[in-house]
Amino acid sequence: MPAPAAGGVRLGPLAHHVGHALRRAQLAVFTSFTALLSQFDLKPGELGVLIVIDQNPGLRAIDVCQALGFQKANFAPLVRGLARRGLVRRRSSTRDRRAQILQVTVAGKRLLTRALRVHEEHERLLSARLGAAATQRLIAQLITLAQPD
Amino acid sequence: MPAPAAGGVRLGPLAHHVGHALRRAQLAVFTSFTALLSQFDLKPGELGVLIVIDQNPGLRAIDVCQALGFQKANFAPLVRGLARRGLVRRRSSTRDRRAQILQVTVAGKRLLTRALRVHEEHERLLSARLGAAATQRLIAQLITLAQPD
DNA sequence: TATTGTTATACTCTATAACTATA
DNA sequence: TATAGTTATAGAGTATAACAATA
Repeated sequence: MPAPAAGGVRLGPLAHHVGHALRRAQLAVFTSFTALLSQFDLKPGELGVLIVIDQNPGLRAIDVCQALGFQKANFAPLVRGLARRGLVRRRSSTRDRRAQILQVTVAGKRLLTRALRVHEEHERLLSARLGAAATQRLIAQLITLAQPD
Repeated sequence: MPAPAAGGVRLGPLAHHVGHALRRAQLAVFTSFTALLSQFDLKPGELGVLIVIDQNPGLRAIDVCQALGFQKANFAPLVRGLARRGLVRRRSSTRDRRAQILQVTVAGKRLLTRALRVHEEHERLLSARLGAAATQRLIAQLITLAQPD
């Protein structure tokens, strides 16, 4: 069986490999999603952080990092930006004064509501291309691959 | 139905979204693959370029870019590095002296053979976690998502 | 005028290490 | 000693614009 071609170019073993397909899909999906989110001056990572804090009010910064797979070093400037824009509030925990307790502000919730509408619509478009059931299977498979080893 | 939790943290809508799952899977797969490839002093993108040139001897640089989704500006330093290491040969096309004809050298083929063995083994491990048939379906879905709009 | 390849440059995402203040 | 958060920094990956040589 000859290797499938892309625009006349043979990809050889690359054509059957998960890693390559993942890269191409991730780039395409994030490019369109980032463009959509730019109307709110939000990046995908920032929206993710807003969602998780909103779903878990009073969560510590390090827990948000762990849930989203962020390094804490990269989380600090991100959440500082959100705080500066008045979208999240940070305060020290009274029980452990090292920890930062995070909350989405009223303004943050307002922006989040609007951004989530766009997010959902984007996901609907993706899902429509694969079918609802296949999309759910895809997500489950991706989560499996995301597990360490 | 409550939103699924990850380590006690509710991800809310993120849990059902393709974009987030793609990001997590891509990061995990590329991290382990990059580590494996480092024994050959190759990055995933460099291996991809070697594979495509090997599969299509005499291809022009711009065709490799298009096949792999590279910007030509980013391709230039990558292929220059491969040429400097004696893994690929570049020569001007006699028909169109603007174009660069690319070929994998003997040393390049030798390295490619070794790297492909590791590549295949990595893919086998991924595939084993999902099952062969499911993996093929996954790749097909990812290619669908990678299409523009 | 358009195309191939190069250079310069910038932005995002991710990573490590060293620091602080607490515990 | 260990942990939560910060800062500084570096490395990939990707993007645009301007340019030279050629078509």
